[in-house]
Amino acid sequence: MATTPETRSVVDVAIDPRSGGKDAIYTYAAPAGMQPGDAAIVPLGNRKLLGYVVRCYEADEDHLGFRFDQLKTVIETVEGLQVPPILMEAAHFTADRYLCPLPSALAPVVPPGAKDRLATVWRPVLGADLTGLSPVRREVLRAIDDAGGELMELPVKPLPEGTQRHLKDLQKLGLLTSHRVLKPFREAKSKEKLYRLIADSARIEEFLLKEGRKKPAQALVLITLQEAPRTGLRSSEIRAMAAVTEATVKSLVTAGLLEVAGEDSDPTTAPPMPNVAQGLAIAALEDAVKFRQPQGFLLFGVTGSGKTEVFLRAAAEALRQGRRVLYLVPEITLAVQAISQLRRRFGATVSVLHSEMSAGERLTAWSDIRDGRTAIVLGPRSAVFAPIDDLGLIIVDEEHEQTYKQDNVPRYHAREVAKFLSERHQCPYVLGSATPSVESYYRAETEELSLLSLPRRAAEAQLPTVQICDLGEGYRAGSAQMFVPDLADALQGALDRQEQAILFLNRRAYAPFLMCRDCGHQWMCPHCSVSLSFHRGIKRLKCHQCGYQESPPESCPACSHTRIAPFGIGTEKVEEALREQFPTARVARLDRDVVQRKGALEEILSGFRARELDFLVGTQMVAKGLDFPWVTVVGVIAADVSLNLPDFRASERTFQLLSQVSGRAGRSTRPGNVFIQTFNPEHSSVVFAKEHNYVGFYDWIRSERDAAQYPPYCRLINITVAGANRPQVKAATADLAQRLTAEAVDYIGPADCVLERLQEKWRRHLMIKLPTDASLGRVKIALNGYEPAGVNVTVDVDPYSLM
DNA sequence: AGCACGCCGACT
DNA sequence: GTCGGCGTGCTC
Repeated sequence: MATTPETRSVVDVAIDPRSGGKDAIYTYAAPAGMQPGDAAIVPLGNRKLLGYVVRCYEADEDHLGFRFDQLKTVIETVEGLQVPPILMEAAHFTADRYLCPLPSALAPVVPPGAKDRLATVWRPVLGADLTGLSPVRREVLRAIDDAGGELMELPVKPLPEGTQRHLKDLQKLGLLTSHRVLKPFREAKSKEKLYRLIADSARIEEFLLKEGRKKPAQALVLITLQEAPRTGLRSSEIRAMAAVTEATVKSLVTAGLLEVAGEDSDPTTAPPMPNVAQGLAIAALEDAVKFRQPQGFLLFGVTGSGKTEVFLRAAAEALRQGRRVLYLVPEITLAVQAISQLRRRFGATVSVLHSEMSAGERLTAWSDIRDGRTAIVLGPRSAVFAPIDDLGLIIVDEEHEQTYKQDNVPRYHAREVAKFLSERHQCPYVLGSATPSVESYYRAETEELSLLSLPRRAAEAQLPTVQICDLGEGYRAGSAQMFVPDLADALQGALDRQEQAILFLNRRAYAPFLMCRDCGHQWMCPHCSVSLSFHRGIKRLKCHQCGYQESPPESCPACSHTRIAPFGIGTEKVEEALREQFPTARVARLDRDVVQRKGALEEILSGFRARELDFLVGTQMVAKGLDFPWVTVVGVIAADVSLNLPDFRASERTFQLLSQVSGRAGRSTRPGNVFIQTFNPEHSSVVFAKEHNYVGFYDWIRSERDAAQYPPYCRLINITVAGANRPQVKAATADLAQRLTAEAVDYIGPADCVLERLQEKWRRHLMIKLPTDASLGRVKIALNGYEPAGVNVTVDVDPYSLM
């Protein structure tokens, strides 16, 4: 007679990977009625930790793999702390899709900072025998009684160690009990004040011209808010958008330049009438929202073509259906206009998630969203995991931006999570861009996405004239200069007309390396396999990978000669060239080095905006952000810097960058002129950017990717091994190669990484190429449980950085 | 976080 | 041959 083995109901609990270890999922006996997503306090070793239930099931000892008497029980669930079901599914999706442990995938999904709000409450046991107790311990008990019978200890504010010792001892003696509670978060501050710029624009201009020079941070807030006219914004939102501190906002309120605004949306500004193309796009999106179609759209339109208005109309439709909207942006500082328009049209139901929020604010916002107190959530990549339970529309603005891909575990792409959510919520998602990612345009071409096109800019400004300048000519003639004659003339012209120019170079420092002219010795970083950049202003050699610094040498360590010279160009050298060639010009530089100095960013941006500066030279930082209406000339010093990166996306990035930088010229009525200096004047990235021809560029790059079998024609998984011991690293990649071969997975490599050494670690990698429709199953099996000692293995699915 | 376990050097 | 140093891994 066969006996059925005894089963018990158990739950799998994923513990915070930081406190529990990497694959920290443990099984516990569960009280009845637990659900996936429930927060639970569980015993682990001698600790009590917060975790989340990921699975509830019945199991016998065989299934568990250990005996029931080893099974511990969930201590308690935390009231009011649950992750909604769809988000739990999103975590499973992320773990599967990006090959990472479930606890790691859970991290962006769970309520932020709940761990730090879990308090320990100590209560004396009533009627306990206190005989023989030391005076100190009696005193502790008495103090708890005096404090109202309980003592609460927050992890952010731990009690002194001595007190803790006594509390634990008293608990061991059975005189105290302790349990964990979620310290109730403060009432949602629905009454939080909203501020807006005063209506008196003359007074603002006056401030910008006079006091603004000495108060650059305040000036920057004003300039930023000029893009959000008459919109009521929370103080923390203003801080996030302008990257300033609370003191700055307060001063502006005191100075009477910011005023308190009402809670409600502003009905005085009627939404603009859509043009024909916008109308078609709006109608398509409204239908998809109305009929709950989990359809993806690509809204393709240049800057100023009115994409935001289309998003807003579609969002309004979702709200009319009683559903909610998720609006993703690459960066809050670049979303000032979107935030402003959302607030003006939809009022306080718009919740902006941003980096300036405190831990408490984050948790409050999280529960506000989960409990349905907000209708629209706008935020960066991580906002894709906001606990919205009935989505009607997902917007991914500037979908080509790399910031949507997280560069640490879980290495998800917000666009792909958005697509997953669209299916689970039965709602459309729309990707917006002027220069769509190759992947997205390909999906539109293959009709996985519906293409919605907005033609060229609405009314006002026209596209800038772009001129390609062959740097090879100057070199061949032996007269190489920083600025080709045409660009130099244009710069002089701008100066003469009191207009402004932006010079762009994607490389900071004075020169990327230093070399001995006699023996060719180069100065390298002792920790990384890169040359040290020469920073002339501060007279240092710096490693741009790890931050290592040293003093520039007097003589060559190899040949002891002293003919040491900087080679190549960086922003510092461009700045120097500008000052030399245009002695009357007021020049500033904007890059990570400059911005390190507190207040420098504010000073430069507000100074440039106030036209106290003529030329601004910088890295990516000058390519985006604030609008500078007096900029009529843009010079790209060398398009080749990004073109020559050893990465299959280099062409795509260069095209996007050139398109974006070009857009900085001639924003208003003055025509813009863009000069792209390059050694590759025939390169498609450059030529199509000049013509503002995205589709032409796409056709070209699509065929390139097809020929070389890169995405979107395959899927990539980059596996990197890093470790201090080079043979170990080599052995690990060899092991991985063997494991992949055993599972019949194709790969390229193993090979040393481009950054073969980084911060003392040797790095090697393997690149898996999969057919687009292949599952990751075999890869998963090959990698399963492979954790070689002494090295780090990183798995990056759909990688964006291959260095 | 704490505890067991284990692998090398100094000692009864 | 044993004691104990702490370095590594496990905790359902």
